[in-house]
Amino acid sequence: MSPKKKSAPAKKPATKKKVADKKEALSPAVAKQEKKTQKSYQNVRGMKDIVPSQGGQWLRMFDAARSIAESYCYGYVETPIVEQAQLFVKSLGRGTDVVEKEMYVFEDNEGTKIALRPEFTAGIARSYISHGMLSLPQPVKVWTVGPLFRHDRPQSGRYRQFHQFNCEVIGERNPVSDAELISMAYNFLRDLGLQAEIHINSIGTFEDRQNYIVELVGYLRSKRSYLCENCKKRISKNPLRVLDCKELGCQEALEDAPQIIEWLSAASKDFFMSVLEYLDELRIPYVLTPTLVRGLDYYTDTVFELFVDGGKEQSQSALGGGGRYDGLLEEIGAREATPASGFAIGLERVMLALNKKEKEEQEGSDVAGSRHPAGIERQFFFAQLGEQARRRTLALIESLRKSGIQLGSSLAKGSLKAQLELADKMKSTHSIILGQKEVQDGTVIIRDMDSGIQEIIDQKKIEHHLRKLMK
RNA sequence: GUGGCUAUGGUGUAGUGGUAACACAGAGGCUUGUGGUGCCUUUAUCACGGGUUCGAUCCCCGUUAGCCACCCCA
Repeated sequence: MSPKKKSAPAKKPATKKKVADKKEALSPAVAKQEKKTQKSYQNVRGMKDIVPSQGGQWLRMFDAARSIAESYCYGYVETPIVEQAQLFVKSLGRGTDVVEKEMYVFEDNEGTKIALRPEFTAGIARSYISHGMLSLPQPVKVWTVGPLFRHDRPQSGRYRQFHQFNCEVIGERNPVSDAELISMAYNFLRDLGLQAEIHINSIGTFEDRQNYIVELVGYLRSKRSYLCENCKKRISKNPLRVLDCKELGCQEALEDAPQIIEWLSAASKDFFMSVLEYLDELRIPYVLTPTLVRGLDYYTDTVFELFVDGGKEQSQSALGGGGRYDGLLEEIGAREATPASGFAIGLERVMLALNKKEKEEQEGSDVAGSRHPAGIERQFFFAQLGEQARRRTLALIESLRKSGIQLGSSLAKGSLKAQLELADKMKSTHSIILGQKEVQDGTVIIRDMDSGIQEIIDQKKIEHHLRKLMK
């Protein structure tokens, strides 16, 4: 556990004589091995542990995701964490940052190029095709949750392994799907207590976009001298990105820039208007954001992102996003055109927003109730005293658990004091105490932790009694 | 990938060129039959490696990690 303690590279021989002696007694091989274990390991860069104190909240997000998805009748799927690297190259686009610099790619023993999934959509689309889901009643609506990997430079809200809640509707081109997905994302956050702001835009079909880009590049060239260095480079590399540059100069230069909406085909324009109308119908507030473009090549028509706290001022403040990808399935091998739409929400970012909100609320009220450090709370605690009582307790707890009553306990502890201390930390309202005397009598003491009032009841009536207290 | 800042026990902090203080948390005990409020003991060679120095936790360099901004995104 704490190898540090034994680390004594004899830098200060005078004070470390004892340790040095002990060291000499060890054979060189053993000493070497010990030295190896001295250094403690740290987690791989950008990878985070979930520790018990966060575990409850983490699971609550999963529960919220599940109940949202199930209430909209989405089926749960899981795809492998690894896929052929080529799948992502094809679907996300060769030039995108995600593929170009952030993907974990390696060769397996057979020399196949494998990638750790940087996002869900491609894998789910592949799964849809591999399993012939196009012969299922359309559309196929699925959801999933799990880890994704991107080799980015870590910072707040950005990790190399992160988790998303993801929903997809495959096999339907209808604005109502897009609206439904947006409302799911919105309601998911609302269920967790977060008010989301939805930024929405349409980037049309591939052709619409190509035409627009030509026009935009022309415009940007004419304003080139007003743009920041970064944007000058972006003109050729990724012109759409210039639109949401934060530099004031660039924003001013963009005032008369052509807007993508004006370049949409009639079909795309109608489609987008319908999405917005459905959102109005659902009473979901949104912000039209003509500058919103997304980083992956597969998007068509509707694109959206979700923010909390008034939006974009902060970096990494997008909790999630999504959009329509009508071309993707065909691109990766579907026999016929298979339109689809989906969204993903970053769970670490939701966590961040949740914690931030909690902090703000606590500042106001300062009733910051201390939580059990390991995040475990139980209404009832079973304390025992003496070996006989311990054995009896083992059996009693087991039968109570089987009947659905969960109890805190610490069978390893000897003193009653220590056990009641724990009961207190677990915020138990009642403790059940079993000592030698009670073992003889076949009874048990129930202690009310607030008032200190205790009553003696028959062991057979514990379950009945606890159930009464649960109300 | 680029730039800036930081690095002291489990956590949050103090401090000094002569090997570290405080609070909280943890473990054990005072009391093998009673917690939420007492007391005691215990838990760190000051991230790692190298240099300067009689001597470094403190100064310098490197590494690693964290944070922030850019890039990008969830």
